[in-house]
Amino acid sequence: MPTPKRPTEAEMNILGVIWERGSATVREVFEQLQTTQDTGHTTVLKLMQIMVEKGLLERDADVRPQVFRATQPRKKTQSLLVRHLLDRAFSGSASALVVQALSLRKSTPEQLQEIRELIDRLEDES
Amino acid sequence: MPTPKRPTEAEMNILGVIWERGSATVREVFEQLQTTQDTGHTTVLKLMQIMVEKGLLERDADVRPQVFRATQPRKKTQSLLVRHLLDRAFSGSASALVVQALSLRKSTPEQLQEIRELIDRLEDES
DNA sequence: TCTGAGATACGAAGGGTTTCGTAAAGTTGT
DNA sequence: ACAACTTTACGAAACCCTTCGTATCTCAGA
Repeated sequence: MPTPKRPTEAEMNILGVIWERGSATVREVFEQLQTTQDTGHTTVLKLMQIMVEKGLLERDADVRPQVFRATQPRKKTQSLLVRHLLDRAFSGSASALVVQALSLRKSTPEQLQEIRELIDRLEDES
Repeated sequence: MPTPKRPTEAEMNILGVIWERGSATVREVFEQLQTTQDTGHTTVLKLMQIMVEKGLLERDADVRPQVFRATQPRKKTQSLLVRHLLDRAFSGSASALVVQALSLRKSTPEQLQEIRELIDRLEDES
């Protein structure tokens, strides 16, 4: 089975919960989402069923309620989305995106340090 | 008129051309897009008309052919999209996005230097 | 002024996402 | 075994995006 396409918006919300917990039932996802948005229980279920068909989730149907897990690691999906945004809005310039992101949200000194080290490593490579 | 919502995918393609040129007619946009994708002339026109309704573009209807301009600067739209991606896929963590972006695409030494300086400035602020 | 080419408007179809009502299936406690 | 409750399946509606056919409008050149 090939790598699935980019998840949609509603799908990302669900994946967010599942990645955070490792795995989850429909009810667990539903209740967590409830705190932020306002979607019905069957809506969440239907979405998750579709996501299984698309290959974004897999489920253990032996247990009841069924337990869902993500087929793709979070990082892989993130990189899919970043690449897409890069092409769509930044003409492929990673540094332009980085500048935007850093200016937008404050990062902790530890995070800034981590980025600095990454840059060091990247410079060493070339 | 409030700030327009996030542009869609096809809309971003059009905006890309317009931002690059400053302004453009439908034909100009159409011909430029033609080099990458394969959309009809009326399709581009319709999209651009919708974008005017949405407040993404404005047009000079006195001239013929009409000339379109973006109402929003490129950076503003970029930051809209970055913020959205941040919330949707990175739980708001800008540094996680930055790490992804930098690992994904090679940047020139100059760009890396620019980022380094930005980090310096951010650290001074806190 | 007439005509042909290009420009613009409009409506509707096609496809995908998101929503939910309703019904069927499964589970638990009595 | 039954009733009450939870979980799952399914279909269809509503919505948005994208596409394009067709009709109308505009304008420059003959």
